[in-house]
Amino acid sequence: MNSEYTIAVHSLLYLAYLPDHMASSEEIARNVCTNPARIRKVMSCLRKHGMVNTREGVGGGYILNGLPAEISLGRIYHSVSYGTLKPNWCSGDPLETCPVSSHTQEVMDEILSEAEKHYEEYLTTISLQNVLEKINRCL
Amino acid sequence: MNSEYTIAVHSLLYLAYLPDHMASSEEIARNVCTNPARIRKVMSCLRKHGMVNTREGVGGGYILNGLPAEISLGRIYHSVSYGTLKPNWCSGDPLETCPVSSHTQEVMDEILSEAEKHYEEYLTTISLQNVLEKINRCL
DNA sequence: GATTACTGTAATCATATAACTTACAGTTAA
DNA sequence: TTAACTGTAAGTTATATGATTACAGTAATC
Repeated sequence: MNSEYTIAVHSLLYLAYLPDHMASSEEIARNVCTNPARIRKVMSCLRKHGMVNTREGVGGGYILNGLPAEISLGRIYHSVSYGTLKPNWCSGDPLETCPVSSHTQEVMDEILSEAEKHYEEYLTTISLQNVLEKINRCL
Repeated sequence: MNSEYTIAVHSLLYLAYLPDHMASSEEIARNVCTNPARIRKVMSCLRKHGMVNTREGVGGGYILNGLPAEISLGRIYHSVSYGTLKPNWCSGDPLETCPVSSHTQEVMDEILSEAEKHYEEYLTTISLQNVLEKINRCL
């Protein structure tokens, strides 16, 4: 899977953790251990899906849009990484006469999509708040 | 995800589809559209997990071990690709004082493992036989 | 209105991963 | 003894991923 999901969750957790729920891409990048451009790309996606608001210019940055208890890991997954679970290599050849060779890909695609839904559904049961609580239990 | 899973399922489907349930790595590779060495690697793994029997030497190859209705996609997944769902990139730094930076990785690992179990559980409800039936419905 | 500190986005480069190829030892049927 | 297989690993190439750099756009502040 794409690691952008990890980055998205981590960034949102960081915002949720901050008293004012606001930080710049550089500050988030330091916490996540990656570069600011990557953070901005992921946050831009999260903004489009309503999970953060952004402010450009001096004193700008990212701020959580909503309560940590109301943002689920499933929602984040769907916004950032939906469809990245399946392998991007294709087996078989659609032009072959053997039905296994020509149709396995198509059938497996459907099955793996359904499996991904179950994956996502589980993540929907966990909120950012829940994750913060788990983190606190580590201390 | 690792595409070896696709290859494993496809290969087993092919064996299940054949009247005598037996084929060489070269024959399977042609059907899957990859090279024989790769097939042998995956099949070797499936043998260790009891889903195929192999015969070396002249006239050898791979033969399905068990009925198509009794081999589930979940079992194949667990044998070949368990743990490959999560990203192999790590966010944060365990040595940081900020709990979000130092513990997100650990907490997310646990959550994603659980999510993977749900993914696998769904696949357990589908047998090779079921997949062959779906393929037939494509025709 | 100029400056500074931000985001948004894309292009390029480096590196890690995945897949292919080749090779060869071991095995077994004929 | 030979031919047709598997088992496995090493070397090579292709692709995907992540880092870096760059720069235009925006807004607060002086």
